[in-house]
Amino acid sequence: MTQKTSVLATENDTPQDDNILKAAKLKKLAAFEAAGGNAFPHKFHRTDRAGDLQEKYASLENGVETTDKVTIAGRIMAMRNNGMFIDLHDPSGKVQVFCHKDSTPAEVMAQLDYFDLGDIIGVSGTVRRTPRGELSVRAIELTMLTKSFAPLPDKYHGLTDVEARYRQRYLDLIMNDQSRNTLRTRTKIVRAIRDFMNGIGAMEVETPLLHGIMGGASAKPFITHHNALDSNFFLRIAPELYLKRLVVGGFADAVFEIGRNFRNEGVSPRHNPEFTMIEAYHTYFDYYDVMTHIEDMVRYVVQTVHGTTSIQYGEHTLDFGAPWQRKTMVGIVQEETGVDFLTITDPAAARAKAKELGVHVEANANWGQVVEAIFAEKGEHKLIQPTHVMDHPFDISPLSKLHRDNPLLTERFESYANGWEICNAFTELNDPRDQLARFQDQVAAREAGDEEGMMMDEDFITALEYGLPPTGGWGMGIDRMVMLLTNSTNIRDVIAFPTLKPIGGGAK
RNA sequence: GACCGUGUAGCUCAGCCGGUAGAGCAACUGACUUUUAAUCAGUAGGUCGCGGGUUCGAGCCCCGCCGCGGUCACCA
Repeated sequence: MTQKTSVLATENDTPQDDNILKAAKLKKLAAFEAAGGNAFPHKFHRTDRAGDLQEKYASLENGVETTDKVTIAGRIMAMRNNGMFIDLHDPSGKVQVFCHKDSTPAEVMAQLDYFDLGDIIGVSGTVRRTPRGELSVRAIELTMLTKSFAPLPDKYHGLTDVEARYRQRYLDLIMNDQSRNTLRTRTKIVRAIRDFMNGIGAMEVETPLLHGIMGGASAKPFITHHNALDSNFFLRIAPELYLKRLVVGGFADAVFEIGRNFRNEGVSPRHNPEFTMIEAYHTYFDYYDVMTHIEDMVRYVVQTVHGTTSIQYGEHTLDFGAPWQRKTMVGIVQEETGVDFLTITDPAAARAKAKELGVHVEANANWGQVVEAIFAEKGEHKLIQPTHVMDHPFDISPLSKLHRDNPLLTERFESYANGWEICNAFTELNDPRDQLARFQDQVAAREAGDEEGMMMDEDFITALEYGLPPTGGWGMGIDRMVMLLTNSTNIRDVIAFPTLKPIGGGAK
């Protein structure tokens, strides 16, 4: 019987690194390189992926050996019996590697001493299923592909520290199936949305993130500075006004943009300072057409991602298959409070009514703000099944066209599911005279101290003066949608690298 | 921004009334083996988030600060 000793057994140098675990790996690396090994080769040719092998050999019976030779590559996630069994993971799945002295050459067995958990290796060998049922590759060759210096977390408990999971997402992805699946589902959702939009002939476009004038939404902005132009810019809070300019230009019958917006507001389980939205504009749509379109698209996305049109979120089953409910905002307020605000249009009277209902509103709130506040407090959270909330007050909808039947209202709707707003849409305001007046109202509110009021965008007015055809537009928060479809309770779980406070305070 | 909670080994967690800092995994040295969180023996590993204070003595008590989480406010 031969005495088996570690390649490190004779080494006696003191670890230089303060982390003893890293030092051990570096020592192993040094021994490997001293023996002529390349820990970071440039290229490796693999023939198969772990997950594909699992599918291909799904019916291979326990204890059966094949002569099929495969070459795989992946990260060592577990080693048992001194490396006799290795769990090798690649993005498609996992397969076990089996190294045995009877079939694996001695010089190849010796390689095992250089391997650590976390290393990325290549394996060539034959496919078998062990008597206990684990699909394995019986190793004939082992190749170091990337040496890992950092120790992996506990193989059983994994990485659970939430801060570490967000700050070191790479490690989270290595360790946690759920994180991987959630972020992969995000990718699939975005692809499904894009496929649907392309399928109806909409043109995907890109518009500026650096805005000289803030507009398109009500929000506090980030401000940045361009040196050569010696100008401050706002990071965009919405792409809306640029997308409509494209429609004015006759660029396409429908345009859409999927991109990041930035709002300098609170961080919460449902708010990240940078978030992803899709906005789209369809010529000759009114908001009824947009409602149908949203239902079709969401149904397609849910079906594509989940294979069914109803999904589970927490305790609720959400059905995106059936036609969505359509309710007016004032109608919901009336349902919940018994008060018909269409008959209380004086702002002071409306504010008084709000107070009576126990809803706090600002002292100078206008009629629309009162209605919205009551809706938000009394009605919003009850909208579990997909619902279009229609006909928002004119004075909270500065880019929406007035309602064809009631000038207090606009042809706007917000779609809700699970109590969350997932979509905001309207028949676009295209009368430049009206738009100018709305902007003037916004500017006045701004001057009165409303930080979120829009700024006057004269060029946008000019664009409308050339003629924006009748158009329906909408925006949808992708992150919220991903949360719904992945049963996630925190927006940070659906963003690969959520905004966190920089260690050490960040840029000053 | 306010309130509540939390921070101990690379990871996951214990740590009593204030009395020498603990375990499992990972690592290292061996043993053994067709394993599935392999097993067995041994070894090493700590700025107890940071800074003050109280005390003979602080991981624990007090004050301040920092990070993270939750709730609220604002918002999508």
